[in-house]
Amino acid sequence: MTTSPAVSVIVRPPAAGARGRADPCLTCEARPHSVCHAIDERSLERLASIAVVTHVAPGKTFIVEGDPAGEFCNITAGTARIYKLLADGRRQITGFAQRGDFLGLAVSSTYAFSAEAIDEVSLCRFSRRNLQALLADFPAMERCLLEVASNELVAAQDQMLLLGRKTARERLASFLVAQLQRVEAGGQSGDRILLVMTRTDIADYLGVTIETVSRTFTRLKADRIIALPDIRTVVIADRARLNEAAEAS
Amino acid sequence: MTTSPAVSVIVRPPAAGARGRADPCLTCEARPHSVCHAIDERSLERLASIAVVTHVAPGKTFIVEGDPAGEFCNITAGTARIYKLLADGRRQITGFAQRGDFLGLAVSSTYAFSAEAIDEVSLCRFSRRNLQALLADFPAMERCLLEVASNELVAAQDQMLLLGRKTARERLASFLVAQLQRVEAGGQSGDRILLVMTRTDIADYLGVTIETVSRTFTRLKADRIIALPDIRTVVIADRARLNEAAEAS
DNA sequence: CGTTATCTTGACGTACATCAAATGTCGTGG
DNA sequence: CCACGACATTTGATGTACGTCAAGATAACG
Repeated sequence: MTTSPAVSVIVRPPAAGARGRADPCLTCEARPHSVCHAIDERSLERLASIAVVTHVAPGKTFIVEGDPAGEFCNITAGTARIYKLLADGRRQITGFAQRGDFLGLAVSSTYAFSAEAIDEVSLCRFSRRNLQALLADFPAMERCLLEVASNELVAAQDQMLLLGRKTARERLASFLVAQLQRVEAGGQSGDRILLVMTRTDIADYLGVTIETVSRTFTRLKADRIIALPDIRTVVIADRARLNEAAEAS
Repeated sequence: MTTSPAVSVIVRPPAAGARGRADPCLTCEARPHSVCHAIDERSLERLASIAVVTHVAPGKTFIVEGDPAGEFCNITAGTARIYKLLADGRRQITGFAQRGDFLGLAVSSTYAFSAEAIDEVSLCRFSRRNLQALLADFPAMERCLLEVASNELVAAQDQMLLLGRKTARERLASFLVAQLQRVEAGGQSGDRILLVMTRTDIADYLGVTIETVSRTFTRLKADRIIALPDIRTVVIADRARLNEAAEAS
């Protein structure tokens, strides 16, 4: 339950950055993974002109729930925890945002969640006004956003099933399966996961306590389903039984 | 955990229905509440030509998780439970769809959830092909769908917080507050809620058992926060304390 | 290498689940 | 109108998975 002090970001001025050298959007590594790929290469300059590149240090909060939602942002590197808090400090992490993920879609005038950098995070900010103008000119991007939102909705329903009905063991197994799929979707297959988030993050994502996460890890290890060479890496020793344990429906 | 036998719907042929009398979309009571309002009145005929009006009897399942997702649908009357099942029958209701709600947005080729009529449900079906063509011609409708999806995403995050971190009492109070807001959004204010869903539905929506729902209702009643004149109506006796109990963050 | 944060493990408590039975509700037909 | 059955809901007794509290073990870091 880390309470970050204040937002503290390093902003590279967009105009100066975009004008001086080759279009930054053209060479952006995150573009193929994000909604920006909906814009053709010739129009990328326009995209670059409204994007503000920002870097956030680990542990820093860059979106605060309840603040006026003036900007959207697109993660280009690193991982952020997306979460909501109750008045007494209970925290629910609703997702981990990574390269290509788009934050702040909500129509409401205030953010419905907070976002905090786990490791070093890079992102592009777009003001609501600018983005809306852009969307009007590029319907393909709007369609792409709709697809992204739809997929997130499906993921959210999966997570509701997990939080409402699965046991601690099923929750952790489901989490590991999902992490593994994310690795595989990124090209490199393999049987290992590198966890950027802490046990506390995993606990707050799965709706259990840190002790339960730890004990469940230990039990999966005892059952030879996983191995934990070090704290941050999980080796999947028996994928079939992991899927079983996840109640993959 | 009602397992409905099979889909059984009454379909009114669209062409015949649409041609014979005034454009059904023009007089549709659900239009102002749904994405259909994004289409101007002169173009409604086109909308009507691709919509298939369907009626579903109480208890009948009209969308089955895992089935090929050939159609979208728009609820025009009644209430449906949207849910996911685990292999052993555990159920999580992810939402209650009502007039104006749009189902089946997901990009995937199969439905990610099941939908079952609670009371008599009326809906419009659109084939994926037809709707995509329509969206291409009416970007306003696409924008509207994006807004709807964004709002649902916010609601989903709220529900994750509820399922992951709230106590049974907080869950039920939150549910009642949300139901009350839905009534108020529909124009008529008031201090009473008419529940179309059963206690089992509420339990599966809140991630607890039916016994816990019942006991929690009894306790809220004992605390003079609500009254239950009959099983399906909840009278809010003390709104302030209900909000408190919901941990409205 | 101390210092501090993170993680694991153990002992114990509790909110909610499970099992079981009583009570209430509603439709149906005599 | 009332009796009956089927089902939904409430209530009670008891069990348990997970939470809480507390102490070590490990890893991270200046």
